[in-house]
Amino acid sequence: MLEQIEQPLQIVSSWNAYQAACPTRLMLNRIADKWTVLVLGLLENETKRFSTLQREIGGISQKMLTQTLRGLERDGLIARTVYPEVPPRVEYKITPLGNTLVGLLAALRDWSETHMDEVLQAQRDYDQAQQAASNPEAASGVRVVRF
Amino acid sequence: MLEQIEQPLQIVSSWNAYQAACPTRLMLNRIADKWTVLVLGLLENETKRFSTLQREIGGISQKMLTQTLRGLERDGLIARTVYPEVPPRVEYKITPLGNTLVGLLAALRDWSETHMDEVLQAQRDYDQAQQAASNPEAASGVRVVRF
DNA sequence: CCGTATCCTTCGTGATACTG
DNA sequence: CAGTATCACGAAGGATACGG
Repeated sequence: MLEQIEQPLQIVSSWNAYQAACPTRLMLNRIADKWTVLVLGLLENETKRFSTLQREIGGISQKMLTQTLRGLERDGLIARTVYPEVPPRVEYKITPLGNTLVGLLAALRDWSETHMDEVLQAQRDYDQAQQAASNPEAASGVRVVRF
Repeated sequence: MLEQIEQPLQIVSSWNAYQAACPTRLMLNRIADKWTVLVLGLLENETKRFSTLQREIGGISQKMLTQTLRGLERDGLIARTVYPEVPPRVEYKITPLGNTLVGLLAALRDWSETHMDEVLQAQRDYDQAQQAASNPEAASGVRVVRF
């Protein structure tokens, strides 16, 4: 049952994303893609159709959705099934490999949504500090005291 | 001690990354940036200098490192300290907010490094299937049987 | 040493139109 | 319905040179 497939003399390589040429860099690129995060999130629990995905992801173009789905399929993270009907129906579902990743991406999405306020505040502070630095007392005669 | 700072009548907004205009989209963009993942990873445990970061991240240009660091600083994820010495010394360290994120990013890096082999294999399979589909029996007289 | 400024090339992205 | 093809544009990214 679990008979091992003969391995073609594999070099046991330990990947390292800090190496410029490491393929994990490409992987990070895909994982880190905003559309990837959103698409995999929707497929986490259920199989979905192309049009459904496009409807549920605000602002994604047909081209980018196709491109993202193709990439994910190629990487083995999702599976694409075509039903030979008229009109055609195509369904996408997550693979076991994809399932090992989807939790991490959900965590990223959650982090973004949870900490968005803090980040927005930090941005305001930063921009204000920049403004003050380049324009010491321009805005008004009021001295801004930070503490 | 834990006296609350007066909140400016904040609307309790629940962010949703599936909305096109949601700021969390921007957050995902930054988080999901390959350089962000690598930079924050290096700053997880220790304060580092600009030149050290550049040396440790293979293939990053000065421009992109600067850009990434600025963005992270603006988002409140890292802090930048300039020591008024000659020659100048600048150190970057992670903030408490950044600390809440760095674990997730480490998990992403780990996932990439752990599952790289499976992904590469999936890519080979996909490419081969594509090749076979577009070129049914061209490569040789041998019929390829998949199962 | 730590940047900023500039140029230049490449890539991603959206809009549009067309096909099985 | 679910794509593919093409074009056109701006942003991303690298290389180089210069500045505090």
